[in-house]
Amino acid sequence: MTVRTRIAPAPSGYIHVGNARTALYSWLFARQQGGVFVLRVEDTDAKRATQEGFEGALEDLRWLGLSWDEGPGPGGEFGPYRQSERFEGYRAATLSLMESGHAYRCYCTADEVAARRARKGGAQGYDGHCRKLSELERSELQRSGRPSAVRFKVPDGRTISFDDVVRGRVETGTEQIGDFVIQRSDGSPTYLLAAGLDDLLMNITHIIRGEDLIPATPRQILLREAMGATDVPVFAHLPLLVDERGRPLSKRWGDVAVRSYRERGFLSQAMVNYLALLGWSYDDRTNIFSLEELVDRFSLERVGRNPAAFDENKLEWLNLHYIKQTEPGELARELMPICAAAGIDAEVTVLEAVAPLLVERLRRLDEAPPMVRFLFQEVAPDEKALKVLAGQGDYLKAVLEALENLPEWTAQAIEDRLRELASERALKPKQAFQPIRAAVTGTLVSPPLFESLEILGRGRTLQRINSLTAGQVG
RNA sequence: GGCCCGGUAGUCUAGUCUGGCUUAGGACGCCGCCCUCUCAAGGCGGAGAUCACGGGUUCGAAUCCCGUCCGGGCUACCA
Repeated sequence: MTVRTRIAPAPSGYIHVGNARTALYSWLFARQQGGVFVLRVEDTDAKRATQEGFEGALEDLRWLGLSWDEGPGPGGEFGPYRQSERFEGYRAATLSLMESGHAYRCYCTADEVAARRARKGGAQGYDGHCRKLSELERSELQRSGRPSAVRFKVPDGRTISFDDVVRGRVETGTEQIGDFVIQRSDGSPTYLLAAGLDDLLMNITHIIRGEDLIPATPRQILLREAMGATDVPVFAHLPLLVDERGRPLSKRWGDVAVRSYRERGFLSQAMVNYLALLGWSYDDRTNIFSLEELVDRFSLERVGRNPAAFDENKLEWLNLHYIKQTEPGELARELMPICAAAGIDAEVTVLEAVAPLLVERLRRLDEAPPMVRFLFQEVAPDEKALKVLAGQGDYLKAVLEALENLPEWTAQAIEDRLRELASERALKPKQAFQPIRAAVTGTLVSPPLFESLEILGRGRTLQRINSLTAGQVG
């Protein structure tokens, strides 16, 4: 039987890193097993689902490189893949569940159930009120036009167990599960029904999801049984992701969205590599994995059981690694929108020229704008630069002269000439070059000086130095 | 409260099933030195873990058993 896994995001916003990791593991497993990866959108909660959320989620998945074989876009024989388009099926399933005696209408309102729970001293679950209704009471309530939800009839005295690939055997007694709602009084299906039915109908063989869904698993198994399934899928519950303070990441949103990392200049390879390592390891030393290597080496058995804290430091380190491997042309293209966001109207060819200088000093792409700004805009020396420039008028004039007559404008020629000048004046390299850097880039931190000057061009370099010797620095 | 899951350095983890190979290994971060036109990168070195705690089993336990504590999840007509 071919392996089929799925990722089932709720489109209430961009994908956050927890979902991204679940998606990655599901994708890796499917690819490795030569299986099928399904994307299903769980938008049964109309209040939370939005079209932007839907499109944003797909875009984030694509960016990560997690292509789906079935789902919105490619389609597939088990569609539609948006739960909002499958309501008829859920309704029919609910109906047949009622006919077979596995479910019943419940006329209690949420408030009534809560009130009865409170009266019983904070009891949980459903007390079975409507399960015990007589035929007469039932038809009267039905005739009264009172809205009704549908609850699943949880059998008594059974133990539901399953073997979780990452956690081992998990058992739950049915006395701990109250009759749960499968269809809301407005006719929409709940997660339990929708996800359970879809997993069944879409032949999902391996359900990989967060450990917050462990308690939902016995209910899903019961539901499958009632719907006539004879097999149980393999379950793998991933440990939760927490932030640096140990708080669950799922409680936070925007700032932990994949999209926001992307906007801050993280490469998708770094994100994928990092996510893979968050909760899984190959051995005791390997850190760098391409997607292909992950497909080859990933295994659910080696997923850890303890919650993992998202550490941006390590993500940045991986990012640096992948930035170093990025071709100049590609890096330049990646940098264009980031420069634009920083108010720099950059030229891609110029960025391509500086890319080799940038590549070893960027942990995030958004660190680039301050380093390249001087190439595209006139710059006024910042406070620290002014300090270095103080009293350098005479020296800068000498620099100007030296550079004016250079036969060729290359980094090598510039360096040779400036070093010559420095030794003539008995200046240490740092003393000699920092003022020039300050004059040309307006700052004390920039890409390597000589290469930077070459890219800036002779005209602009001389003009910037000249404008400073003209007065301000004395 | 009940049920469930987890607990190796600041962080991710290896080792736990099949006790000795571990003076607990690697990586990020941190500190120092080297390199150096700045910032990085790179090289070398270092600090950092009573393996949550307490008992027990054993010649020997991070690894097996029991108890405790701490953290988290679920307990919805959210997913």
